[in-house]
Amino acid sequence: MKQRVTIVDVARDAGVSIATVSAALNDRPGVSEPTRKRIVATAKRLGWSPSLRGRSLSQKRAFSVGLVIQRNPSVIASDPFFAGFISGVESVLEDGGYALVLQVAPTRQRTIARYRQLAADHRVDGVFLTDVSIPDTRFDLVRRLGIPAVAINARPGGDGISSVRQAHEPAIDALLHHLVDLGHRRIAHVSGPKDYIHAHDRETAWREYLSGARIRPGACVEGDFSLASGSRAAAALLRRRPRPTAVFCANDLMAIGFIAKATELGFSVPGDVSVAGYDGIDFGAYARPSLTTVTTAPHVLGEQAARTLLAMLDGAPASHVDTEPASLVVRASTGPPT
Amino acid sequence: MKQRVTIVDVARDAGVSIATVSAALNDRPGVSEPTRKRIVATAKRLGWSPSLRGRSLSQKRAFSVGLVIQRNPSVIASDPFFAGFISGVESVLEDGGYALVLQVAPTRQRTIARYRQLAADHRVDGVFLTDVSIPDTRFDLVRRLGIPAVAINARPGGDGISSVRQAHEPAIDALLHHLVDLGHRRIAHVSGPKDYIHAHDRETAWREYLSGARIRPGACVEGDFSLASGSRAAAALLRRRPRPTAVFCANDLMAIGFIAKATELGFSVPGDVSVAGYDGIDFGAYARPSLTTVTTAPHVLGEQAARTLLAMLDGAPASHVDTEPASLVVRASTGPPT
DNA sequence: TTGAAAGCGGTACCAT
DNA sequence: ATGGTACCGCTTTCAA
Repeated sequence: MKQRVTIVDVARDAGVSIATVSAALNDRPGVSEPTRKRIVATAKRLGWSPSLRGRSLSQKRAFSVGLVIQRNPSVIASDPFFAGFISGVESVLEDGGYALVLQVAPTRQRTIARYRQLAADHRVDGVFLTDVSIPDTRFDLVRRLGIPAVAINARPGGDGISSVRQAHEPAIDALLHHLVDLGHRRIAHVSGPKDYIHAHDRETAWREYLSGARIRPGACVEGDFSLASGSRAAAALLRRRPRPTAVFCANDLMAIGFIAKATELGFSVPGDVSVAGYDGIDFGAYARPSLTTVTTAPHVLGEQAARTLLAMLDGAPASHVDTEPASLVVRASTGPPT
Repeated sequence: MKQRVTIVDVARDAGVSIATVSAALNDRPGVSEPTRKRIVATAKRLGWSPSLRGRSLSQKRAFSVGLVIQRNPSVIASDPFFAGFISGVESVLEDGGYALVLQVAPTRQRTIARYRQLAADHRVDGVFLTDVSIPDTRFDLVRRLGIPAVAINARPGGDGISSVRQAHEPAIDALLHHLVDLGHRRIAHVSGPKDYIHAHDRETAWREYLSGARIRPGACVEGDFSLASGSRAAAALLRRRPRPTAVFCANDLMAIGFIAKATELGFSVPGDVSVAGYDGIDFGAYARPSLTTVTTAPHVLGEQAARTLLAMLDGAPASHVDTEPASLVVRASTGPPT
């Protein structure tokens, strides 16, 4: 880790001042073409690349953005959202010369603390806010700290905070329509933690679609997005009388956990109970029965979020962008009630 | 993002020089207790926290470490290793005041390029090397660049490069012993890409155990660690004559893909063919049949890797640490041959 | 068009 | 025990 060649070396070698070198290599006007060429050549010959540190200090920019994942360690391992989201973010950051600082926090409180620290250190120029809750204190926090932020799958409207969202309603409507079409009338829901905005949104979509179709929403039990909580939900729901004939789970993990438990209890899926998930994770296609679900595109969401954030760092005002809505994928875990 | 209070403000307010403030707040000797207390108090009152940027420049340290994940975007989403590994890394870095810079690259070439850029920018003080291949040019690269590095699940021995490893042999031996014990004699293997060291290691462990047990190793087909490649392997292996009665897959994803395809082709698992995986991902417990596998501990590996790297940054020489070996978990996907 | 010099916010050496 | 000051590597006025 030995930094040798600096702007001073280049300047000396090219016989100009460091100011000229700086201007030349940042394509700023005021440098004659011959001089610029000469400088670029020597810089290249000397193998010089500008020090991010020096630049950071003088420009008061970190050239990186932050993401704090708030997730229980036991859930995070199987949650495929972040891998896709991050690779999307990364693909855009790379081209912009920015880097992603990733942190993991187990609780909401610790999450806040990490954002606060990121800000205090000036380690990042902007942040992503995922797993938005209601209310979410991070909004006020970043606003107060004056840090550009992009919220994912949150409602637009926070002033100064951008958002990127993939609509869930059309696909959830299509899913419920599919179930009703098959003849289901007792359709239960396994929700995520209710203070998460996306959990809340999915539940609301479920409830409203059914109300609109003049069907009384079935039971709703709260899970935590984990496989295990899906299993617990199955145990709870399948002992109810009358038993639901179909269940919409707020994510695929819970749906798979649900199916595993249902099968274990002697119920057949979809014979005795149809099960659908949300997310469209790869495993869904390999589960038995394969999972009817709603496919989402975390990678695209990540790309858009990164683009939006970089734009804000360049001075663009907060904005809201909608990506292509999620869509229904019908597989083998849903069928007519018997 | 307005940085206001600097060390100068604190110095002025406390009526001392900035040198004294710096010394006081870094617990360096040469500051009288009363002065130190006064300084700490004013710093706190003014809400001062040292600028990472200023410190970075003068200390020539980035206070962050890097990890470039090299993975095909389609595989990364379902691969649970990194989530666990990263959360382990992060938990240690947090306490050390370090941050993790995470990058994602689709190919080996791009991976190298990203490491090179991280070094050129001096964006990180050290790096993790995962998914080590044979040969792996990154070893020479980081050595040449003089960047402290920790390789994960690689063989010890690279001078100047530490390694952290969770032994696979005992568990793979136990797994094969389990299969042989059940009566299996035709035991096939679905490997990962053979140029990956861990893929190679697992295959070797399989081959050597069987040789040692005087059993001829069965067929070995190469996969890419994805669900889909597990399915392809099933199609290929199950049409062989004589058919293998058991299959050891180099990771759980392929094992699950294998089972899905086998079932689809009309084979029963473990009736017609026993299937075992490697990794111990959560899904294994929820698959039908539940998956016999080898559990690993990515989180622990991450913690150890981070500790080792931080130690190197503090001047410790390269070292090698072994974590608790992986261990066998017998579930329902393996049984006696029929 | 080019250069000198003042920051940016710290650390650390050397006097005092 | 303190303070003065020269860096660290770059950007950015302002003069020449």
